[in-house]
Amino acid sequence: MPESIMTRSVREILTSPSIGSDVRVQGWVRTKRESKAGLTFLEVSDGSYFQNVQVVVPADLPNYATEIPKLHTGSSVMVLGKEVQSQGGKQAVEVQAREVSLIGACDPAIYPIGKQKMTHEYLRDFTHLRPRTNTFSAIARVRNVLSMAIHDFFQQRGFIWLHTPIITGNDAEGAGQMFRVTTLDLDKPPRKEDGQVDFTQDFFASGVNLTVSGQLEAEAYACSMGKVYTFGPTFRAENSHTSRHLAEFWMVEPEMAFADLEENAQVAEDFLRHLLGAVLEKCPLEMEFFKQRVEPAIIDTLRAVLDNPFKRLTYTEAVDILKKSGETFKYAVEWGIDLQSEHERYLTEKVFKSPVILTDYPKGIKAFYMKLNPDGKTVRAMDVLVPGIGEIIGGAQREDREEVLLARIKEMGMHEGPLQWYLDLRRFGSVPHAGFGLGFERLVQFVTGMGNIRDVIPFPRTPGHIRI
RNA sequence: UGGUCAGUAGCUCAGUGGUAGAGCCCUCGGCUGUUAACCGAGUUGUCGUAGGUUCGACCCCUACCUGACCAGCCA
Repeated sequence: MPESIMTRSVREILTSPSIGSDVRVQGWVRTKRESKAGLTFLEVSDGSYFQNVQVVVPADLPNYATEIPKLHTGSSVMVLGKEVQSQGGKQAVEVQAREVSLIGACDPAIYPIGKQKMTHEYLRDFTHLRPRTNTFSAIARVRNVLSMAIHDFFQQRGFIWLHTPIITGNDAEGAGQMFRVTTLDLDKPPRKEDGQVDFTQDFFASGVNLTVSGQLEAEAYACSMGKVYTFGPTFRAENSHTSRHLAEFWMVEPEMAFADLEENAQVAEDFLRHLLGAVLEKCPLEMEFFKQRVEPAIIDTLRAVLDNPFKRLTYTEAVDILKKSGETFKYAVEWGIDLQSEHERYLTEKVFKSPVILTDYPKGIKAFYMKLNPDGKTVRAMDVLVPGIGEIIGGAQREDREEVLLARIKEMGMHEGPLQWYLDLRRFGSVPHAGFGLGFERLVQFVTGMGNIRDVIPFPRTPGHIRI
């Protein structure tokens, strides 16, 4: 008989109730409120929804005196019962239990995740248990919605999802230190005559690393399939101790053939709007929670990005505005410097009060692959800056002229040898193309208002820390 | 890698050169269709580590460890 009862998720029960129907609920107890006089209330979560379902346990159940006292926060349970209209004021639907089984006990004396308030920092020590809290389960659902919105956006526009390699032979493209991948015996690696480690004897017969970006590989496919995007993990071995850096993070990198910088900027703007709209539509309870418990202005901030067109101006114009602002910055503004976060925030939060897309940066502060402007001083780069967080997207039209690209490689002191394949893309049927990169965890930070990037990825990796 | 701040009960935090504190959690009792439940009682400590100053150090000094934040690097 019980086998025929349908298991429904908490989300299903609360969002499309079927009053009077038998139902099975499986999940974890969040809180228990007891009445010795005759009732126990369980709040059960199964992770499917921000809210929990209230299970009403009557005292006449056969195991009420033996099993119910063993239920504590964190215990897993299976409940058979009926969906009914709640007599309490805080929820429309609840489950009237007919049978409650303790599946896995949880000793409250030693369980690290209690009902009391816990700091994000404390919960970082319990990476495996923190998804049992409101905050971290909400973040996981927001990550999921954002991930699918990313695919929706590009799939609707005919982009191909390209799986670029994790292990790469590319050298760092100015994107920071890389993690070496090797199977050599580190206690006694083979050495060449000059004493250097001989990587020709390594697994791939050469030195390889974990990727810092899929962009260059994405260009290869854009230059044959038109529009592609990557969405996967990337790695940086930088010794960065900040609330905005991870050693392993996810990046989204669209790349479009026959596209210039203006089209690139438009796609980036439409993309961000699509993502924010998806979260506001599909995660209203989560967003309300972040507003109440994390960042009071978060929903207003996202709406402002949705409702205001992004302001576009060149780096040179931005420098003029900053120099004439009369504002005293910690770092003085001068044409040619890389803008500091204080400058970026001044532009988005004080001058324009909207997202800003800066274009045409000095070539000296940007990567070798960005297309050189006719002025010979600037490149077709763009940064999308948003209020509260600064740069969230960086992109560029790529240099599509072989001789100019080669000159830039040499100018920056890089070796052209390993980049012959990349030069081939310009040698054989070159086309104008452009793309950008979005740090996924930075996006999640922006959307949720969470202050520390370690709290918006399930299992964070930072220098000195890899708990699981 | 530099700068700043912090480390006291399971958690969040007060605290004073002179006997270690609160709230929460937890346990027990009471009460109640409860819902951040409520009321009462109770348990809980190498005050980060090692030196030093002092009659006496959780407090002052030094070093170290750990963490957070800011900056740089970047996404």
